[in-house]
Amino acid sequence: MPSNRRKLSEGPGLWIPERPSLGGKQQRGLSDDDRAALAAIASTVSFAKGVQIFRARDKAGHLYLLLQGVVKTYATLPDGSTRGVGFNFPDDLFGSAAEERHALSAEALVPGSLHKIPIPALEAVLRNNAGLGLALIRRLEDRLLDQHRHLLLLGRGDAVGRVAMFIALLERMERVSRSSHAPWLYLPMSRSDIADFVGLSLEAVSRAFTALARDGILKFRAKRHFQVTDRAALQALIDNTPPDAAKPRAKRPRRTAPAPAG
Amino acid sequence: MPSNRRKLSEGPGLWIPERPSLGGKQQRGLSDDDRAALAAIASTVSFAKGVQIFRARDKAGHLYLLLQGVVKTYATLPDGSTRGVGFNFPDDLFGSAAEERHALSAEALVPGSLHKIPIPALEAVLRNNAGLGLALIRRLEDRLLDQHRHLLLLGRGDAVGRVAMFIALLERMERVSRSSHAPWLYLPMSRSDIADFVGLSLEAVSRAFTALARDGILKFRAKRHFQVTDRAALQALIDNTPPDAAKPRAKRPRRTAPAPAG
DNA sequence: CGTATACTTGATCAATGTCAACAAGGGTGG
DNA sequence: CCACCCTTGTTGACATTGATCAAGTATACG
Repeated sequence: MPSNRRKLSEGPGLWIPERPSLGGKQQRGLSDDDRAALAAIASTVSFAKGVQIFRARDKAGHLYLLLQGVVKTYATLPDGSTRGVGFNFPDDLFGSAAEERHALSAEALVPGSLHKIPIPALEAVLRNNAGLGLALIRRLEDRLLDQHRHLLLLGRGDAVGRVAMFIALLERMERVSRSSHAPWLYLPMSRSDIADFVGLSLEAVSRAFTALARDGILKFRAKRHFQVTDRAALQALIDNTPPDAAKPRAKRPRRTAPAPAG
Repeated sequence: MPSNRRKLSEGPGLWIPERPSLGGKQQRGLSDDDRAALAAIASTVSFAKGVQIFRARDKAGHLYLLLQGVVKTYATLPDGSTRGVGFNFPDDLFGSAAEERHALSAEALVPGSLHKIPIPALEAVLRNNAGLGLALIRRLEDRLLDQHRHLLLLGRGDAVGRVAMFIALLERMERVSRSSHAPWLYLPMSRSDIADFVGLSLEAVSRAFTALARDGILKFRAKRHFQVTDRAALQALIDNTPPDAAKPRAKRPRRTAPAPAG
């Protein structure tokens, strides 16, 4: 029984609660002190595009703090295919702090650099720096929230809905990494990477982008450069809200086959 | 450019690396000391079946350590539908330690009890107990791994594959919670709960169970009581391995499923 | 024992995966 | 600087699968 509950109004469509910047502390990322503490025991590494930072099953032993660039983490399935698990932007922390071996592989999508933090040294620091421990716990919870969003994204059955959510997710990530609200967004990953992440075929992703552009929600300047031109419509897709009377410009994302010869 | 397509044989089909019990420490869960430290500042609460432990958007403030019973956590979408995010078994820790408000809701599937740990007290303890902090970090990473598995599960396009993975996941959870290898498994959640979790309609879940039983992979004693009768076949489904000239039924996987829409 | 709930089974339809070309872009080398 | 080529991305057609609507059956609980 689909009890059509009324929309829980609260801001522009919820999703996972945006982090309310607890207590006015640092919005995101580590404090300067914490960052310094980590840098003190870390080595800095630069990497080129396409480089593997680490591979699943390699013994772990390090935590990684991304300084520049974009790194994707992914799992390799028994049949050889891969599933994108996360995209990391500057200031993101990835790798296992506690596990024996890496559960995922990490690959650079664009050139960049990172801090490589040895776990033993980290543990030593943690014993005398409870604050850093709390900071790490917070970062882990942040990542957990990211995964929740990813989970919800994958829960969507329709391709455009997934891609719409992905766009929102990407915007959030880019925005927090470099706190700019530039209109143009860049996709550092290929359609295939996106497909892996959102659980669709790359063709479906391509079609979804095309549809979003056709409906005036996105505008592409190049294959990987675009901007959101109708944020309300995008949010409606994310919220899975049918174009109610509330919407002035009604774009019907589905149900109308574009060039469907079917 | 990865030239995949070749099965990376290694053990009985991988998935996410099973935690290799690092250094011989406690296999899972907190040490007795850590548990005691938490119990000292916690209040104990019993709950009936169906009770809401907390709801999304409620202000957080507590961490929960499950003592008995099973608790599911889920997110409520703007349209009112829900998505299962996790099932918690005894010894699992849930709730937010750092967030201002709960991102999820939690509901008891069967009667049980839990420790309710106030965050402020927890932080106070953490400042003098770095070991506990490390333990919590490990638990968080455990949860992160659970989410990876869930992510991979949702990546599967075919219903039986998803359900097969769910079974494996459930077995793992039950097994670690009460370290028994009893042949019969109990499903503490409804088909609807499962559907929510695996991202399928409850009918699809029902059909998948029927199919698994028909193929002799599962055997049901009751709607919610069953045992795995052909573990190899189950693993083959999970690994997405084509039936090696033995199975009459052909299983062709897809990528993703269609969905609600409206 | 009876009713509400949970679960199963059936039929139809829309959506995506897959296979297959094709177009566009970026980079390399002459 | 231009031609060429390989990779990336787009578009098309069809088959398969699960969502949906709709009954029907078993189970739990009072």
